Amino acid sequence: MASATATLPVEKDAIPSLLQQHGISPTAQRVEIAGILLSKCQHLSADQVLTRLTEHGASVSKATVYNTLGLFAERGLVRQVIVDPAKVFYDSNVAPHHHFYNVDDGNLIDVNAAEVPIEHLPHAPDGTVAEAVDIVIRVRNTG
Amino acid sequence: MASATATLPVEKDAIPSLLQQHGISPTAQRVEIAGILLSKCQHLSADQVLTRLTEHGASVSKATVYNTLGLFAERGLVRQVIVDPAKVFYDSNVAPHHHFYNVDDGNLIDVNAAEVPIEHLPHAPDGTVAEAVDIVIRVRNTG
DNA sequence: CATTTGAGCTAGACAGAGTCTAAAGCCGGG
DNA sequence: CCCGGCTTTAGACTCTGTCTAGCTCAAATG
Ligand SMILES: [Mn+2]
Ligand SMILES: [Mn+2]
Ligand SMILES: [Zn+2]
Ligand SMILES: [Zn+2]
Repeated sequence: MASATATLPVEKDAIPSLLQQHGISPTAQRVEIAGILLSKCQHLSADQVLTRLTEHGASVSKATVYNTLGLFAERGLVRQVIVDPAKVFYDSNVAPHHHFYNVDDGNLIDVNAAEVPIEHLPHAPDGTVAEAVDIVIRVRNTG
Repeated sequence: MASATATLPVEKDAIPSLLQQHGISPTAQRVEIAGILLSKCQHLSADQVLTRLTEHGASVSKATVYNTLGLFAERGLVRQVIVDPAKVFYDSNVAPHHHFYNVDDGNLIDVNAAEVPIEHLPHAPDGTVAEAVDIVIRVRNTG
């Protein structure tokens, strides 16, 4: 089901088939939401997606935005980034990478995974398997 | 001001002076809260701290629990762990370490920093300095 | 001893993110 | 055309966390 990720930005026309490749029926709302989030490499909260939808003249309900982003994350089309206690960010970049998080201004910047070489991971606790390794480098403005 | 951390668990009698070593006036409520959180190596949410206070017969308001945990974190007495989009965990272990986070049951387990050797960190973006590196290994139950 | 002052505590209102529910819409197959 | 399931929706609701405004209490002052 799950396919390789298209390179960003994903063209409008390519979105329905991209959704289908991830086992997601391409409804009008889902295509709109994917169109916004996958339009470039970025990190958006659900609320930011909702705002941009409204700006684009697309009227999608809050429940659908939350449901859809959750579905996209579950199917590996986008990735959740948990760095801010107040909200989840949805990341259009699903390639392996990490983040700088500026605690002063909330800015989130990608770091290629190759730039943070980890020699080896500790064994996951019994009865569990590692699913992902998230590295967050918290930075602060100088001065 | 900020002193080395006492080894866990911190004895009841040692708490007031520990708070003072971190520049915190040891009020009755603060001593109670520290007594609960520092009683062992653990990760508790603000709400869990509040519940345990009530169980112990200590009556501390919600506002004070939130304010106090925030103050403790700011002064380096405890550490915030952001892995769950729903709530912040307060970690009584302030030694350098990382976490396994079980996404199925919410369980949080410490990993000694030495067990996750990182060769080198990428440079922080211009105008910023790295303050902390948080590594979260998300695990899932097998079967 | 009486008064002032200020840090800290508190109840409860408030805010923001996210979830849930119940009803309505849509759409494809029979 | 009708049915049945999937999807969307408005709005109520929950939960974590913040804020406000008044109160407490102890130390400092006179
Ligand atoms: Mn939430
Ligand atoms: Mn919150
Ligand atoms: Zn990213
Ligand atoms: Zn820990």
